[in-house]
Amino acid sequence: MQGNLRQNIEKIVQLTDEEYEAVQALFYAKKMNKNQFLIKEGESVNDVYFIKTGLLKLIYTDISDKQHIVSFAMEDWWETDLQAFFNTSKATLSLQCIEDTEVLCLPLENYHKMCYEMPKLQIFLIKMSNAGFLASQRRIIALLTTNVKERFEQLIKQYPTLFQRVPKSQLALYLGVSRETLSRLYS
Amino acid sequence: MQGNLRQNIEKIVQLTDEEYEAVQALFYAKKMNKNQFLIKEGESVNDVYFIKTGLLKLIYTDISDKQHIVSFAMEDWWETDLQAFFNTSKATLSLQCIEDTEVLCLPLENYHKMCYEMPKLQIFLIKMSNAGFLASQRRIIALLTTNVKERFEQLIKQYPTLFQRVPKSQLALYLGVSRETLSRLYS
DNA sequence: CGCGCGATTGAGTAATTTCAAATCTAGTGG
DNA sequence: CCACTAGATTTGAAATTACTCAATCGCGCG
Repeated sequence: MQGNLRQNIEKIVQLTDEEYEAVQALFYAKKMNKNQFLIKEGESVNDVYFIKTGLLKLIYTDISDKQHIVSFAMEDWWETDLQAFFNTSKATLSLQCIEDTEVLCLPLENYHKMCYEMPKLQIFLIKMSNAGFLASQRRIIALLTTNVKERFEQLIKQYPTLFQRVPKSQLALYLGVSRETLSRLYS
Repeated sequence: MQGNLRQNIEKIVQLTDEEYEAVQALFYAKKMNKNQFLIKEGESVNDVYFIKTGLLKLIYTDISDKQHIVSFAMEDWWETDLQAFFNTSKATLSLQCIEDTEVLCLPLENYHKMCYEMPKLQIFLIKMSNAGFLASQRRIIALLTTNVKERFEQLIKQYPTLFQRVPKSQLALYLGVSRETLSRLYS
């Protein structure tokens, strides 16, 4: 499986070849190895990333230095530290590769070009934001309403490959429980 | 304090009087009393709501009939069941007035008009979605990383009036704890 | 083989829930 | 002014759940 930018956009808006060329020109490619950081807390965030291959985690590190996983990001996903990206401020989150990863990077100036000069892409950006908003809202509801066991089953059902690709201790960081508790739950 | 649509939009994009007239024409007004529902679970969701005055809660009711508060919505806020609104499907959430409330309603067709025919408003919609997305992400991080006491203090600091306007038991439903636990915490 | 990483298990402790009862508060009607 | 009520809040105590810390297990790899 592999993320395809054109297909990803054309789920929302159809593009002519010329239009797609213009869009594609706004991105540059980057290859990262396992464990490398695409975004580091405290540094600036220049791009929003479209993931072609690989797997990443978006991490928040709390005051007592504990890590928490805000989200996983896999093929065909968009990810960045939105807050820092839009405000050109320093990252409060980190984005680290769990596997070797290839991404397409969209710098802020080019995001603005899409946003201000390419009408079709505006529609796409609105829908993309709404999709992200919705996903976050579902996650909040899940955190408020279901216990860890259900959240775990839900996660595995939604992204079966995660179970293979990510150590369980990391899944625990996403679910908001200790790895020991998670381990005791699925038996 | 009162929500003003024009000011709210002009935080993001400046409008001429004519432009604002065109925008305003897309909304219709509605007045609701305390405890009435703007959105009911299972019914269709026709509008996104801009709140002029009043206070509402966006509720999710779980299988065991327990209520959870996804968000509060107050003056100058936008709120709806996004999922149901965009997909013209039945609501999974309810939106209920905590106080008497006046809203401006934007039906889906008019949302689409803004989205497809009014370039300036597109920018606004993108930013609005991103803001919602960001707020949700911060909430997720808060749920993952901080204990109830901190979340409570954070909430009161961010929205001091909530403490006056909403029963504590409802704040507990937002924070994801029982009202008894919340009660024991702030002494 | 032995190392290192991840996963599991055990035991004690801390936090939260639940259910029940008591208390407080604002509004109502006599 | 007082009694009464409904709703909200607080308190108590037992039961549950999850956490921490430490020890052990399992497995792939050089």
